[in-house]
Amino acid sequence: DWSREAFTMSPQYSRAVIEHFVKLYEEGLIYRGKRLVNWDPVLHTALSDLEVLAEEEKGSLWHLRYPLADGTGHLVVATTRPETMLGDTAVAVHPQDERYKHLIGRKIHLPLTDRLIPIIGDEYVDPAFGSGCVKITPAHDFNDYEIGKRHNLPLINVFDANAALTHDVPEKYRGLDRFEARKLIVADLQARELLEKIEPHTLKVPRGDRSHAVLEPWLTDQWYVRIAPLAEPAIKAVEDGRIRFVPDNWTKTYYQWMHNIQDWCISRQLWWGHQIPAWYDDQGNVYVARSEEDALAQAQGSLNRTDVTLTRDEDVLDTWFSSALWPFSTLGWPQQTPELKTFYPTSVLVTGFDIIFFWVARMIMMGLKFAGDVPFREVYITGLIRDENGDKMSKSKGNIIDPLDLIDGIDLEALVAKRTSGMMQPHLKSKIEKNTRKQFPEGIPSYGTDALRFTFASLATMGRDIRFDLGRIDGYRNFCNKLWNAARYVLMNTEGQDTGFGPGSVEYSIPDRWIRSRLGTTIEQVRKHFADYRFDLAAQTLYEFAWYEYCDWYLELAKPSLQSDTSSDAQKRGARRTLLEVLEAYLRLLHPLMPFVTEEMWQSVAPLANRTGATIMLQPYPQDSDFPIDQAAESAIAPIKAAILGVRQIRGQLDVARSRQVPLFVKAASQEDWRLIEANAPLIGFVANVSAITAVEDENALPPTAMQLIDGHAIHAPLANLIDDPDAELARLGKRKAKTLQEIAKCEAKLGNQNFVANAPPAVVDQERARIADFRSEIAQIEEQERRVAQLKNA
RNA sequence: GCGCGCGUAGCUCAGCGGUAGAGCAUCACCUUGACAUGGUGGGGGUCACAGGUUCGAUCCCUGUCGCGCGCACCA
Repeated sequence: DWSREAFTMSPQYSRAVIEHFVKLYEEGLIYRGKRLVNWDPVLHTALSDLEVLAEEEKGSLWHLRYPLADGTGHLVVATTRPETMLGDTAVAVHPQDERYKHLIGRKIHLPLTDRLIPIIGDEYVDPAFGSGCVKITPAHDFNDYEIGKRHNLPLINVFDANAALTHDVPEKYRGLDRFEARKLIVADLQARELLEKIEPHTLKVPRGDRSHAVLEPWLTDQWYVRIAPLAEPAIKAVEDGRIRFVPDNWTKTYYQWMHNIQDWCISRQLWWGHQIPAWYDDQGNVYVARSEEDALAQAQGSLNRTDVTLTRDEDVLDTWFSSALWPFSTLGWPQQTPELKTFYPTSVLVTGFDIIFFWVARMIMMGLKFAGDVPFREVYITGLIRDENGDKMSKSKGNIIDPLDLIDGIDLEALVAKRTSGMMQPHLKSKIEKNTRKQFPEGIPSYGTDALRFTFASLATMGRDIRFDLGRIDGYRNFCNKLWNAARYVLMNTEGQDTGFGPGSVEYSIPDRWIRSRLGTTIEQVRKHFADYRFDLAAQTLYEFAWYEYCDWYLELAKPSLQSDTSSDAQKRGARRTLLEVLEAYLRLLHPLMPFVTEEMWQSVAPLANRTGATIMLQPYPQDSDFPIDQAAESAIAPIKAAILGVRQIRGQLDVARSRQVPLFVKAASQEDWRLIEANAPLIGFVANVSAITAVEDENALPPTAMQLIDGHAIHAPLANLIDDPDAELARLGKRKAKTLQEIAKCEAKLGNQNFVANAPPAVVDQERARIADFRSEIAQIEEQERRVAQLKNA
């Protein structure tokens, strides 16, 4: 609904954000505090835990000697970050560690400084790791910070906002970048013989998800959301089933995060975003208010004077803070609008798993808090579309495929230019260019929107990422074309004709009734697949009906009625009406997955199918009750298809052109089947290019033929009409015989197993017996045929 | 360490306690009057491996190997 487009920075939305912030603050759920945060020294902002990427990288473990203050020796501490040692305020050992416990309470002389720091005992220390001694830097490490709090250690901040060293370090190191400082400190320690050894070590390095810079735990004032009270009802909502994840396995992921959730740092030192509604007076007191006037009034009241000057907090809010309100603030919240009443909660949220924490969980928490209900009933989690190697698409990897380029196509040079411009890491340019040229030597052809959409639907398996493959979209582009041609054909045969909606009588043939029945089943299945969020199965069902039933069979089977001189007007009307009605309903059924082509075709087809409307988009979705199952027609079509298939297979396997007309001899599986074949002989003759169809009484009386067995029917075509060389037919028969013998062997093995016969359900055993009987009679027929063809050869 | 998922045809993927499937690719034939972006037919798979349950396992269970992801992490 484009009339409801919303923008998170609009004044209306901003008001909602401020209201939200103030309310949480007033309830004590937002607080400001000086704490360690993940600091991005490049972007100069704090980040939430979720924005931190921990990547495994190769580094070193430096073993440093820290001399005891009394000169009786030293302790060895291991660190991955030697430059932080200038901020150490203790060395910790495990309180039960026999090697060190007598040292607890003594002092260490911190190298390169003139400071003495205590040796403390703390359970956090793992005696088995390294030397069992840990340097403690409370201002620059999250674990050390907690230990520092437990032991009342001072916090010495040795880094500034750029992660360069501050004035709180010896003069020599001041102003140095952290990595420069590392080199110098290690060298200085080595010079003093305080470096025991350096070991290679892989460690997880925290990096910012935007800048990719190595983050620094840094002590600053930030705003936080006290999250546990909000998380609890949000967990319950999923436990109760008021919200359901599809597929269900994401529920666990959600719980795991929600149960271990930490307070959310929401302030950012960026210039873009909603500014935090907090003001400070000249003494640093904070006033949170909906407006500056309110804040001023608060300040005046609290300070008991009027000449107060306030300064607004310059920080802005984490973008996800405002996004968390999306489901209700877009509907006018905090006003109780009619929209809010009507549309909240929504039925389903469709999104990627990568923002379950960032967004989904927070919408649930805030929705429950402020809108009084869950924001949505179901969360459908899609897979991620990855590149051909299974890698996540990203600008820096240069492996992004823009959907627009698949729709419109793009030539190689333009694609290379697109992938290598505006790069944050220009040194990757030549590699990206090379890969792109290799993968898309011809660029990308234009596939169109419908093919792309249908492809993604067909790949949308539950809970699985999609590895992008041009081959699939190629096939579905062809499908669009197939449909287009089918529609063209239908129009050709119906425009300007009596399509059976008028007074003239209408007679439906077996193919007409059959395709209607099949459409009914297809509608039922597609509806079910959509209800189950199985877009892949819906797409497959739609594809198979259109191609394998409507186009491959029905359009062919309807040709005699439409084109022959012998069919009645009523039969012609029946065929035309069926062509139209089935296509029209099918277009509506397909429309959600292929919107443009279906609309275009529907505009022409619908009026002929006696249906009016401005657009297919506003038409009802097909009901299976519109096309009831016709079991009689479905049974009747089987022998007809078998006969046609038999001829096709003989032709295909003997490499015989369709243009060579052949007579047919059929030994049907039953009297009733023969009756159907005979009654539809003109139809079969037309579709399979067969001259005449005769029932076989005595197979020995036939001329030498090629034979195909289908569903118990033996379909014979005289060899003289097909080929000169009977060996080809003998080879064919031999192959079929070998296959059948294999199946017989399998059945025999099964039925020979007493346990199978005794324990398997009777229906399964019976089925197996029936199969083996069928196979045996097949063998008999094949061998008979082999004899006859061999005679021809000997003659 | 905890959690989730994946290993099925050359490639991308469905499937499932009882006859192994699709698209693309491949091979042969077919210039049929909707469509060669098409038609018909064919070839191709010890369903990762090993145990277990079962009359029967690609499917269920356990373990192993390989791959991916999320969370938490030892300085």
